[in-house]
Amino acid sequence: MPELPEVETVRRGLQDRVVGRRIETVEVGRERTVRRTSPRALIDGLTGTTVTAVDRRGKYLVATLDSGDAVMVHLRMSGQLLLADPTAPRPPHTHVVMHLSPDGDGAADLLFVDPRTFGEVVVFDPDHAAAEVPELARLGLDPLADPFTVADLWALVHPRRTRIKMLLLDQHLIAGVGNIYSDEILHRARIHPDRAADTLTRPAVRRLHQEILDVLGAAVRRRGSTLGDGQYVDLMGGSGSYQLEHLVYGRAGERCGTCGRGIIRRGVAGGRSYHWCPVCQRA
DNA sequence: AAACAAACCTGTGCGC
DNA sequence: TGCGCACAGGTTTGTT
Repeated sequence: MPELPEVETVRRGLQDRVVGRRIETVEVGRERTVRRTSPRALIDGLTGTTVTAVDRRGKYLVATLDSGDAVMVHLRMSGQLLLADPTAPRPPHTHVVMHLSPDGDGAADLLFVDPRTFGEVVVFDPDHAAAEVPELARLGLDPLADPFTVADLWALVHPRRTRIKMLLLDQHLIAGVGNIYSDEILHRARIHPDRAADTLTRPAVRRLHQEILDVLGAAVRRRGSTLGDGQYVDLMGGSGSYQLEHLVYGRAGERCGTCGRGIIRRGVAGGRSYHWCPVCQRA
């Protein structure tokens, strides 16, 4: 579900509403959510600590605690972090509850909700990050959080024969782009998703670079994309609106709004569906 | 190196 | 109404 813009929106919510607050009590309702360690490890690692910072790398959230530990949260397909009234009924599939110290608006619970249970929450020691959360070290460049130049993109694209759609989804190369945004980026850059990466011209890579930054930037300003199922919401339960800007994702069979002539097509690669306009995006 | 399938789960929407 | 199937924003692992 959530890609870079959605995770960044959640991060900003945590920065505004959770940094500086103490985690007073912790409940774990589903062991699978803390499968890397254990319910005990999460409870002991969080209880009594104060969140001092929240960072994002690709689709990973990493919060720093005043204990010296850190917390990694990955929402995967269906995870949500929600700030909730402690007296309100908890949503179905609430797997972790962190009761926070009061701020100006009183006490609150930070909930980790995740129907499909692919998501994960883990406390780790930053000094042993390479051993405890090795995937963080394997992430590629984050287009918004890191310097990310056309030369950087060229260096990733030029030596690879894989289809450009698959390259954009590879978190070891570029961190944060997922299925929705890769479709939108390629459409706006006028590049066919099946195009072999090493056949892209320098002007095409320049357009691709520009659209990676523009699409992700615009989507962050729109607070992400909330699709029809309403699964993605921000910390306060609010929807994003970038879905209103989608030009191809989820629009198979519709006339292309960019050229007014093509009919959006749908393909499957690596088990994921992708969408493009055969007129705007030539093979 | 690249492509694919399967695995991890639950929910929803669709055709019949 | 109910059943069965396809499909969903992610990532890892193992096989061709």
